[in-house]
Amino acid sequence: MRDLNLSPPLDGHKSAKGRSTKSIILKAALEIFIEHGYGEFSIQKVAARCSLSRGNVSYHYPTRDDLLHGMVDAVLQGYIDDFDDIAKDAGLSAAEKFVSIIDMIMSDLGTKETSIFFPELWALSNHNAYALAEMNKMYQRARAHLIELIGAINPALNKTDRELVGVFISASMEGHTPFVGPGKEWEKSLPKLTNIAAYSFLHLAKSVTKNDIAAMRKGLKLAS
Amino acid sequence: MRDLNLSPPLDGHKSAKGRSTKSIILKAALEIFIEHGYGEFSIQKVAARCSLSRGNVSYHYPTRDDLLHGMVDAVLQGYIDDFDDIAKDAGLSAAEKFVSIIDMIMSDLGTKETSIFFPELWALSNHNAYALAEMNKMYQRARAHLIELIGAINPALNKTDRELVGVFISASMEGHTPFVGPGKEWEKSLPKLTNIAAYSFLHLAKSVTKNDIAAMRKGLKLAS
Amino acid sequence: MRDLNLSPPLDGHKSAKGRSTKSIILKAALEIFIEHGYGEFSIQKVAARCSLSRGNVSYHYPTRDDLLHGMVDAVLQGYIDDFDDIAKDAGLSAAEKFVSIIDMIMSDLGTKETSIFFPELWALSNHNAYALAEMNKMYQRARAHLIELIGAINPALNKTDRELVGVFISASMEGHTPFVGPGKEWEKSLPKLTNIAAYSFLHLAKSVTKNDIAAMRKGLKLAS
Amino acid sequence: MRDLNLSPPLDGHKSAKGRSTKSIILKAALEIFIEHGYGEFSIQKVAARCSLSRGNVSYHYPTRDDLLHGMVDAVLQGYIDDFDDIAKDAGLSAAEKFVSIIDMIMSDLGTKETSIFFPELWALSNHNAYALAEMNKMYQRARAHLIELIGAINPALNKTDRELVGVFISASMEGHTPFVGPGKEWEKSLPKLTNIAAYSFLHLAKSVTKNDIAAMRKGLKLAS
DNA sequence: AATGAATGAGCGTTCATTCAT
DNA sequence: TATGAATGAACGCTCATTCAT
Repeated sequence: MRDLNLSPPLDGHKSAKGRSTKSIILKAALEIFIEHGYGEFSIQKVAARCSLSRGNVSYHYPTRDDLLHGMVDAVLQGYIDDFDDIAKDAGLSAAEKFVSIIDMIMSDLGTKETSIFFPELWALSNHNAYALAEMNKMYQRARAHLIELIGAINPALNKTDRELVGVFISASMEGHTPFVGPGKEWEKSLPKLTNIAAYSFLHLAKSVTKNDIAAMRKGLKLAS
Repeated sequence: MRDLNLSPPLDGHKSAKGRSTKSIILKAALEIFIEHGYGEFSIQKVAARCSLSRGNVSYHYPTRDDLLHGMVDAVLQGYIDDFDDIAKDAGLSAAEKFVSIIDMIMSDLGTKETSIFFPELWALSNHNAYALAEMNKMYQRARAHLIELIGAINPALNKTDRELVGVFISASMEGHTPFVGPGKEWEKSLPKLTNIAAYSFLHLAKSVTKNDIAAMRKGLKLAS
Repeated sequence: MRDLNLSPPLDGHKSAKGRSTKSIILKAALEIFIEHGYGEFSIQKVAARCSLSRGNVSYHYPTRDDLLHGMVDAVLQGYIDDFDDIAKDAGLSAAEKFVSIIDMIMSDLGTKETSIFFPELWALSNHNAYALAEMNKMYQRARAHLIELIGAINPALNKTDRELVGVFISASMEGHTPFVGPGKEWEKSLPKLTNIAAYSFLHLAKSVTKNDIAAMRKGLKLAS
Repeated sequence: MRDLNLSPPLDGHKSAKGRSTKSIILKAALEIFIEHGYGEFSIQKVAARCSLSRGNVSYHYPTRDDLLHGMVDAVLQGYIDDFDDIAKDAGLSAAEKFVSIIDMIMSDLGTKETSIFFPELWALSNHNAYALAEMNKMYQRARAHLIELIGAINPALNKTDRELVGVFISASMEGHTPFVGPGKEWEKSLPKLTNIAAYSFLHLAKSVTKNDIAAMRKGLKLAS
């Protein structure tokens, strides 16, 4: 998992002491969220984890949702920062950058934090509008770079098709999360799955032009 | 989402009355799980939903986990039943069956129940060993048919590689869940994403043989 | 203060055990309300007072308001019962019954419970619609008998004027509450104030006809 | 409701800034007290209402009771000031002044602030010695003028009887508070109730002499 | 098989108060 | 004079669980 980006909670807050307390709370909040899941995510557990009083945690994050949102923001902002860094890598071809993003994302899925955090986030997004909005924002940023590179790899694709292919590739990678994390059934196979992903997605990005996506199935050779 | 298979809870119970009460409870439990998520899944809400007393729900499912497990079992067993039905479709080529499974799974992702249930299940599986085991069992069954068909489509693949490709395809489809459910950002694009999936996964199944997966990256043409 | 009428909470509830627990809770609730006032009226204090668990009190009265309303109902219903009893006293003239109600109400003001309960109720009624409605209902019943007797004493009064005189007399008596309770400044003067009330209100009931209330001030002799 | 008299909190404080801050706080405190009642009267709500920090409010009024008492003082002192003004009205007969006080008090009962503040004060006085003392002080001043005028209207009354009649009249008027405020059941009837009060209380003041209060009931004509 | 009663724990939240700055 | 930080207590409420009937 990426490092937390704690700059948002720093903004708009007064003393250095308050800022440092807030970042301590957010780190503890993430730990509790990872360890216990959203269902048992509580202000009390977070306070105990960072040895602060419940009152103080409530002072900085008045409601449970405030705390949850602050933590989710910090995590997702960390990812957004990383995506932007990748785009800056110079001297690489579009296909190389494309594969490099795939490597980065797939390898991240193998970390404990990521393999727990994101399924919780997806579940949360079904019942929490704020989490949904932040999740969408992050994935849009994550796809933006993929989509740009797909355009470079396959200039014939129009914008809509580039987007669709980007969504397909991004979602497909995310789908591995519940299966390749530490202790999961396919943990050991993550490198090979990453190879398959690189191969399959690169082929898709290069070849998809030849077929109009809407009519794609007609071109499939299904003969037995 | 598939229909619940309520047969397991029927087993081992005496009267028809008890059996029907259990199935009423499980249906209500699924509704609450879908509506509120695991975090607010409670015996009380389930009892209220099906107009039974808390005591009675506790009588049939003594603990919260018993109820949760019963409900998860019923849902996942419903999926397993469906997978087995597909395999029976005669007169279709392997590739046609393969695409038909892809269609079935992808279209199911568009239902409200599925788009909520499975992310909750993935999150749950990180903190609940029972849910993890049941989830693995179900996905194994789901992949079994895919893997068999991959073998038929591409007989050159050894068992390990067939499995890996099957995991990749299955996981990739699951990954669309948080993005294509009702009200989600890419809800409308589900048909096109399904086309891309059919095209991409069929190509993968056919072509992956030519490359040894472990060394697959060397064959990638990454020149700019 | 009148005895509690606990029949309403008895209705609609299941076991004898539950009924007796409810009445124990209501008695304790009234004691806490009297001792601490609404501002410090809490489920916890009530539970402690009657040696029940907080959980059990919450079981019978799920919310603080439910408990408050149950207690207020029981108290006010006790008053309504008493008013109805008075009306049944046979063999008394209208004026005698009228004075007897005044005596009853004024003497009740001298009890500790009444002198605390009603000011709390008045305060409550400004912020709690339920309390307001119950209070109005009780005072309507209290006035009903007064108004009937005023009509008997002074048949020339029309309905509106009888009502107004009834409201004036009832409100005037209530106004003594904060001043004549135990420990209050005019506690010792309650008998004399009751005499004044009987004298003044009886004169009002008899004489008010002669003046149209709307034009009453013109008849006042204000010369110095 | 009368205007606040904020002079007491001005005393004993150093800078003009501190004085103005205190008066801002007291105004906000009264607003919160009126809107929410004593039960939900809190330093936090007062601070939020006047956009000051909790710390600052606590600086000026270290405890919740300090703030409450400061606010009660300011309100009651405002009433005392008004009563003294009335007494100064020259050129009026005693009976005219008497009726004018009745008018003033009764019309004040029709304001939102008064109809809420005083029931809260009465309730408070049962559990708060300071509020009781301040309330008594205010009512003594309110009655003082009434009692003086009763003596002028009816010189035959001795001091004790004048006081009793004054208490009766004052308490009777206060008793209308819960019934004639804005939104209350008899709001519209306040003018007529005021007429009845003027008529009834003036008659009482004039005629009470003829009967010894202690033996007053014997003179009542109760025949049917 | 079903229900109501009861308990005790945990949680989110509000709050009065204290303190350092 | 003013403010933010911090604490600890209390409260309303929900809940899982147990038990007697």
